[in-house]
Amino acid sequence: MSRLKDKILEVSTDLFQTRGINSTGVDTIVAVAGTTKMTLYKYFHTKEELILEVLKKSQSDFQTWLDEKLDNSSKKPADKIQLLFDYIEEWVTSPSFLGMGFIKASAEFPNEENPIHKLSSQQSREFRQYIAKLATEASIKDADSLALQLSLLFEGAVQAEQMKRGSGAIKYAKKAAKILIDGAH
Amino acid sequence: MSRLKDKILEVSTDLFQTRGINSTGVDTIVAVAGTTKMTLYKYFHTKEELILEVLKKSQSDFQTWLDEKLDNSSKKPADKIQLLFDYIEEWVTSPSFLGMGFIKASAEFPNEENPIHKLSSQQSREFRQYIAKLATEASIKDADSLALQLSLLFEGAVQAEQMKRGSGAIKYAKKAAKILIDGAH
DNA sequence: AAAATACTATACAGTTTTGTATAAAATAGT
DNA sequence: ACTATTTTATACAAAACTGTATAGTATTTT
Repeated sequence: MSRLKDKILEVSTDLFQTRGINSTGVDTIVAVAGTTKMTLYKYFHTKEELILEVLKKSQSDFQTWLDEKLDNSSKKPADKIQLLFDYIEEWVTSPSFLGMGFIKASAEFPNEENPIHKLSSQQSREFRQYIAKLATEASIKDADSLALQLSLLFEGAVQAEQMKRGSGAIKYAKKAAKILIDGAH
Repeated sequence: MSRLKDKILEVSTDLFQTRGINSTGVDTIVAVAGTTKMTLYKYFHTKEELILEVLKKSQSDFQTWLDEKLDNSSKKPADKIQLLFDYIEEWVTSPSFLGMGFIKASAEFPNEENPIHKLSSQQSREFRQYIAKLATEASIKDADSLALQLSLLFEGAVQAEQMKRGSGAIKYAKKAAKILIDGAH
């Protein structure tokens, strides 16, 4: 993969999060990335394609990071579901946290037929299934139900943190999650 | 207040929710409202001012509706906090539900210095305080803590419903809310 | 060294954006 | 009926937007 393609993806991710997707023009992206529109359109045929790739990479990076964290902390399935919100807190409170891609994207492209909205919706569903897998492996009886409840806390906390950085909302999500997990065993 | 001003507000609310705020031009708004830009700019000096008024009216309408529902159902404070999510479910599952204004607006205007973002953030905080008031009146000990947890479930469920209509997420939010409320007494 | 590829620089087409100027028409108040 | 206000119709300015055409410069690859 090209160095410039990566740079464009990296810069776009940052600008989309800090200024909004529709409010960020390709001229701004190439200026910050230190390249030209010709190069951008060589790697991404349209702006929509760029947005989709940004979303895919953001989610992939997050999932990889989280998976590795959980694997390195404990191999016992019962521990992982408990540790989940600890690492989400670490992620959300990190200075580099700018928001969750698919949450913002789905708000900017509210039409359910829009490819960007579709991808966002799919990513949200996949993350919920990831939590459900953790819950299932932890031998929780109604794993899908708990996973959905935890995903609501997660998205709510991310939303709160996007609105007001340092809100501390994730601390309350953690407390609520603990109650729900303990009650589900 | 003018008939056309109301019509512009009404049409804008709908278009902002269904197409996005930045993706909706004033030309589209006046065309759907059946008027002209001159009239729009007579009542709203800038598009930003229009957006702010749309947000204020949306939130005010929601709060008024919810408050009346709670007042008509029970006068006992202990009941109200329990009924809260029942009415939120009614609101979210109504065919006319298109989303929560301040959640989408804060995503489209991520900069915390932006007036639209500031108003969204304020509305989110005020709704949380409204829940906290209900919890306090219901004699719940750590009312603020519970209110924040419930607000995360609320915003998470709305977010889920915005992504996929008919997701049923609010049912799970209700279940989780019941557990948290029962545990907080 | 020659050829192929990657990248830049610049200009521009075509559309869309917010906001305004100007003049005519409709409506309401007295 | 006359006046004042509201609303429309239309045109336009100025900027920003996505995407492309063209021509030249670097950089790799063979």
